[in-house]
Amino acid sequence: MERVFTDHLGDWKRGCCCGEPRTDGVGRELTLMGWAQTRRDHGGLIFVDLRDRTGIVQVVFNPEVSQAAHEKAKQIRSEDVLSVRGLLVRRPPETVNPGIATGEVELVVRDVRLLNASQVPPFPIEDETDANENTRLKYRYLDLRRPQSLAHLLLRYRMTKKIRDYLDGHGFVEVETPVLTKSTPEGARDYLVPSRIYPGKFYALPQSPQLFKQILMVGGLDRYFQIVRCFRDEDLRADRQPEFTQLDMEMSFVQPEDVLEVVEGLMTLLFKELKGIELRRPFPRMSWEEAMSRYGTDKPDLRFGLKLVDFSLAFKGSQVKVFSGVIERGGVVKGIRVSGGGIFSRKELDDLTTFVGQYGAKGLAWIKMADGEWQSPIAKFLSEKERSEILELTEANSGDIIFFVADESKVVHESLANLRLHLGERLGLISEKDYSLVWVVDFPLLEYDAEEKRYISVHHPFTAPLEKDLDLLEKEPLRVGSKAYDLVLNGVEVGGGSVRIHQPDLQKRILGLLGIGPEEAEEKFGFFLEALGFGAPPHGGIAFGIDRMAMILSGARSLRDVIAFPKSQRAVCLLTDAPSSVDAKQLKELGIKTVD
RNA sequence: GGGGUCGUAGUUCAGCUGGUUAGAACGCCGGCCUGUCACGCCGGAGGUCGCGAGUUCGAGUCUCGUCGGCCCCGCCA
Repeated sequence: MERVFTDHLGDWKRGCCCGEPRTDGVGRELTLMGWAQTRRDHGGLIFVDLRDRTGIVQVVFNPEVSQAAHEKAKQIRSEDVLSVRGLLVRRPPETVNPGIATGEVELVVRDVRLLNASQVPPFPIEDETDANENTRLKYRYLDLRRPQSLAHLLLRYRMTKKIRDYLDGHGFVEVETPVLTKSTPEGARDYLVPSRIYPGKFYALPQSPQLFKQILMVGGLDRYFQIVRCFRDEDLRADRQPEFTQLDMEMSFVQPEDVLEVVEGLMTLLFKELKGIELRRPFPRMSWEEAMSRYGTDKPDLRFGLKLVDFSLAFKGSQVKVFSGVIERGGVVKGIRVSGGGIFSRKELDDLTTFVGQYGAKGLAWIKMADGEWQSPIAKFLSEKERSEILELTEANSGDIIFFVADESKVVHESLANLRLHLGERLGLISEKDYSLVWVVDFPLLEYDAEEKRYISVHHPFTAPLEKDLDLLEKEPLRVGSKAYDLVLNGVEVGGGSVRIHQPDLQKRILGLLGIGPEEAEEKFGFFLEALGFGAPPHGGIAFGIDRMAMILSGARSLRDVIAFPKSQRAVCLLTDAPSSVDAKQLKELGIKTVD
């Protein structure tokens, strides 16, 4: 049976929000509007919890007060929209509800307008929902009514508001850059937009406004920022959406330290205002080299220990052939000591082996340190010297376990970095209330891509090399340092940036090293190189993942929780069902034919 | 592109080694109820077991395929 409500607001105006009434308003006539959370019908009295984003207030329908309103209230169901008018009264003392902010008062309804009926909601609108995510995303508007969803969006809004205020106070100007722009090589796959006016040609949606913000510096803007949507057509993860929001910043006449200083001020403010946490400045700095060697990653989570230990020297020429063999081939042997890890069962060790296998490790060796005895498949191959070196390097005690991975360094680092996180989480070493911010600095400029057989940028092609390394560029490119920096929060790269190349000759040299010759450079970046040639000032900046920041600061598990209308893992909007087919006529106009 | 996991009533789940009519809770519908706030009490409805093949006398259960959600690898300068 379809329920239809036909009342309109008419001349009623909302007096206050549902979460606001207090005892000081008792005796006043009030008009409230909102959604019916629940109805409790006692036959005589009917109670309705009226909800809006500010909270919940109880409204009472008493037939002795208004027969007509009471009669209408019988129709009310969950999530119906209504407006009520009546007298705010103090509740009888024994009926006060200390569980809600408005619990000392209630509205005695004299008149009600039923504004819109709701279908039966597929899941209850409660803070703790156990509804599946696909149901929640399909009915996102219902999910957003949950206080927790709202809290995520509010925190996000407060964050971007503080950012704008702070940067405004520091001389930054927010400038919008194009969404329809030019596809450039390097980086992620582009989202393309066909041009109707130029059939066969395409705009690309920006992966970031990188070149535009640099050109704004050439334009003399001096200090720019933008809170801007970016697009990357790659597969999704819990912390990756195809469209996401960056805080993009750029400053003129700066060295890395100047950028770091502005950012630290901003972060300190955000943590203080949003979380009540006083961060100590300056933030710790860690070289890329140290991050890789001690944590196996360029985004170390410093909230717990379990640092990597290098055994490569200790196992050179070892009887443990899987170790010595790897070392002979130029690989490394590294490991992690876990205090009290001796309790891991065989099954757990097998699971951990499978776990590191995801990252390419061919095995996970281990030694359990028991009193006077080393339990391990490799124990009998260990020499006395190796044993003492292991002890010295790990400072292991009885009851501990040491894990080893031997392979090429990339595999060892990725395996152990992820094993470290996995163990840290599983052993409860990570406090939810801790926040660790660290700058990772001194990145190399280039790395070698074995698959493409060429150098690629560690950061991006516009990052400036260290001046002292300029001579090495053509001779030993891999030893050239860069002016890049990342800000890492709890093991998540929340921001990354660099001081840029501002001279066209140097920019061309770097592009050349990346295998982009003068012709291609001219075609893809000609406009940019030309701009650099008209007096580009030294400049640098940084970009932050707003979604990731919001996720961490609100304690959400997924980026989807802090985005109003996120995409599913298959990049589908479950609410609108995008992407979808289009009319043949639209395709024809664009000069596009699809292949099946 | 690959690996894992899940898919049963509106929702969250149970359903054993394949075996009569697929269950529970919440929600929903009807009735009663003037101090509830997860109201209570009585009664009731509600299922293409994601979809399609296969094995079998017999499939929610086993096999294969397929679609979808989530997690991960690859990918993400």
